[in-house]
Amino acid sequence: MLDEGYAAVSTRRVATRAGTDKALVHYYFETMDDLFVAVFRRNAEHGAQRLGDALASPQPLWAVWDAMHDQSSTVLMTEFIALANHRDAVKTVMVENSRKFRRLQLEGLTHVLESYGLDPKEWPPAAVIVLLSGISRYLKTDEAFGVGLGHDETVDLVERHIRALEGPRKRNTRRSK
Amino acid sequence: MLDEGYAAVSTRRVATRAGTDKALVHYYFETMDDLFVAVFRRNAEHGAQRLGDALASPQPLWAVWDAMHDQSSTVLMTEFIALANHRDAVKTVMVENSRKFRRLQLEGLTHVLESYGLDPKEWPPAAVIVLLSGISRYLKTDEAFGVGLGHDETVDLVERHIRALEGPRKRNTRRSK
DNA sequence: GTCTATACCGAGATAGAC
DNA sequence: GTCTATCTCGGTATAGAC
Repeated sequence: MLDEGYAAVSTRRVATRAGTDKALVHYYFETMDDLFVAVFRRNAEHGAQRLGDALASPQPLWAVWDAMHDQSSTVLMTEFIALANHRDAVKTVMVENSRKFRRLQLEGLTHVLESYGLDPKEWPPAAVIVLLSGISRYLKTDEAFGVGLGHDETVDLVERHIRALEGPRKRNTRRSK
Repeated sequence: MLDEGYAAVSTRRVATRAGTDKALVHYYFETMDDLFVAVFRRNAEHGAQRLGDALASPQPLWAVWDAMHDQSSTVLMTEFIALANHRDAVKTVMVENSRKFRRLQLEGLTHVLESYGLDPKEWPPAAVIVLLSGISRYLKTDEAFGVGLGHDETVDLVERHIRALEGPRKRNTRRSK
């Protein structure tokens, strides 16, 4: 999916890469929908785990921002979003997961922003989450294409705001790439 | 592409929808790459036109924001991004276009922001463009899935900033949906 | 320019031997 | 659980008559 897009994923090719036979792919997953859903679920679990760690860190904003930012999951997410356009089973599980994820983010960050004395009228936590997510995904998408115009300026702008609340980023918040 | 994703686009189906034969699709486009590139080009021209109008409007920020925001092109863009993952011809034309588009936006908005007395240290025009683009696309992607958490708060936040610079949105800036 | 016919491939899926 | 064989469909692409 990462290299060639979801359309290149087929029972035959999966079987080859896994070193088994195409019939076995059907044995384990029944349909392709099930396979894609399973891949998504595994990835989503990883993401939720990651989010939990970030929220529990001493610099949650930095950690959440970094978690969004250095994950290669952006490319994969793009594939899944496109995939969900014509596979209802995938769409269903993605919507379900999006809501759960967003709710976790909201619960976690609401307290954090409150403790920083941020005015929720001016910076509603729900909006902060959407801002960070949207910006991060956009930057990553651009980077994947080699278009970096405005990139540095944007990262700088966002991080200036985070720094104002949380102080400079202390390392070890960030995972190795 | 919009309804069922790019993978559902085939010579056979294009021919059927166009009321002709699959052989003719090959006659006009040679390969599928050429077809996708042609579709992208047409869409990109429309987008550039739209951007030009927006920048020339009396409220350029509102106009650009609205242009990004109400276009259905977000879904199509997602498809194209995913498509570019495994079709080099598509990727090439997209990168080329992205740069051109970003450059146009930058030229246009730099003057505008300057005339509003916005400090370019705090709000670099290049960053403003990335912010608006990223947020807009993210919101639209979410909406397409029926996930609207944090949506209202985010739109409100962005539009509050625009309003501070350009005053309330005067209608007729916005095109009909 | 248009249409028919056709070649060839790889997709998803199933049946059944081992 | 694994593998072979096989079915059917729809994909891209081309040759050639009209």
